[in-house]
Amino acid sequence: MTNQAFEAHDHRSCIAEGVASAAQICTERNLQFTKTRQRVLEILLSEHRAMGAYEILEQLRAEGLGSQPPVAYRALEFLTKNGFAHRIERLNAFIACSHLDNAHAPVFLICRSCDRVVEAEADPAQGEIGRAARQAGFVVERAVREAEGLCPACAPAA
Amino acid sequence: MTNQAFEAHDHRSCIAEGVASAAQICTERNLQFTKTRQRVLEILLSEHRAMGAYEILEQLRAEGLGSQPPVAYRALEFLTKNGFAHRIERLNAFIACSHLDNAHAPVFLICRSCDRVVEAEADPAQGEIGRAARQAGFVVERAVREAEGLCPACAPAA
DNA sequence: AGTGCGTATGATATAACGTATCAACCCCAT
DNA sequence: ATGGGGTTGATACGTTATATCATACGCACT
Repeated sequence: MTNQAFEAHDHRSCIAEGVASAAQICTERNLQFTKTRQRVLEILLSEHRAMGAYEILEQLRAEGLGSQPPVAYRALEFLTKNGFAHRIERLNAFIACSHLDNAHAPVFLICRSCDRVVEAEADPAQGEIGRAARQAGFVVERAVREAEGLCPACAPAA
Repeated sequence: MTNQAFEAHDHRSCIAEGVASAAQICTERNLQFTKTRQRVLEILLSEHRAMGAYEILEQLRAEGLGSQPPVAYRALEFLTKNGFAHRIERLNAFIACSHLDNAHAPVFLICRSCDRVVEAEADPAQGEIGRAARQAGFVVERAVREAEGLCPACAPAA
């Protein structure tokens, strides 16, 4: 990751590429990339930020794709389970994966000022969680690593 | 931390020591360790597990210490802000701090089978979050590091 | 074609978590 | 004594998440 990660960019290609990659992976793994699931991923990709489930649901509702909470939560469960999106625990919100290509061990940097979230990848076995787990004889299935603070753009102002 | 961390133990002393330490720290820092705050800490210490705010509230209510959500949330805010308790983001729950003595950079190991939570301490600047943040020019104010998986007691059964 | 199975959807209800707001109170320092 | 900061009481509301039951659809097997 570079400083660019927090900077504005044209991400029309993010959406197209993200959906295409996801579609391909679903084909390879025999997963059903249904309309609602695809649309939720598109929404996450196009907003390019962490979104609450109900915020996503509003868009689905406006498009006639379902209006009840389980609709959004089911799609999000599918997307997160398969690595197409991630849940940000700190925000109770979701964001499209920005590293669809690699293995998944995301670290999130959450700016409390502009609300942007950047995803980095880092092997959890190498870090403090891995060390603590080994010492305790604990088997890690999922590692949550989220930092809250100020991004390069917002830090100077503060 | 050792393997003992996940094992049963008599923790009557945890409660007494925890409350005493907290009381002393409050005195030193001119913080008001009010009845409700102390009681919430005691509840967390005696249950020795992650508890939801409403679960704590039930106990307070039973004891006539307040019955509305803000009562619990205010006490929990005080306790977490001052390091006497921690919020487990993954669980939307709270747990008493088990390292009142040291500086605070907790890592939590959450067993999905028995629901026990163990707190370890590790400098965040050294790990993956620190590295990712430095690369991105991000200023970390709070780091969430939580691992979900199986504790030594539950792993063999699975 | 008919049956059974797994997966996905639709729909309703409710649980669980969290906060805004305003008034009252209390201590204590000026 | 009084004014201000912190604490409490109380009401209401907003947000996030899941349980449950019913229905539909694709697909494999006979």
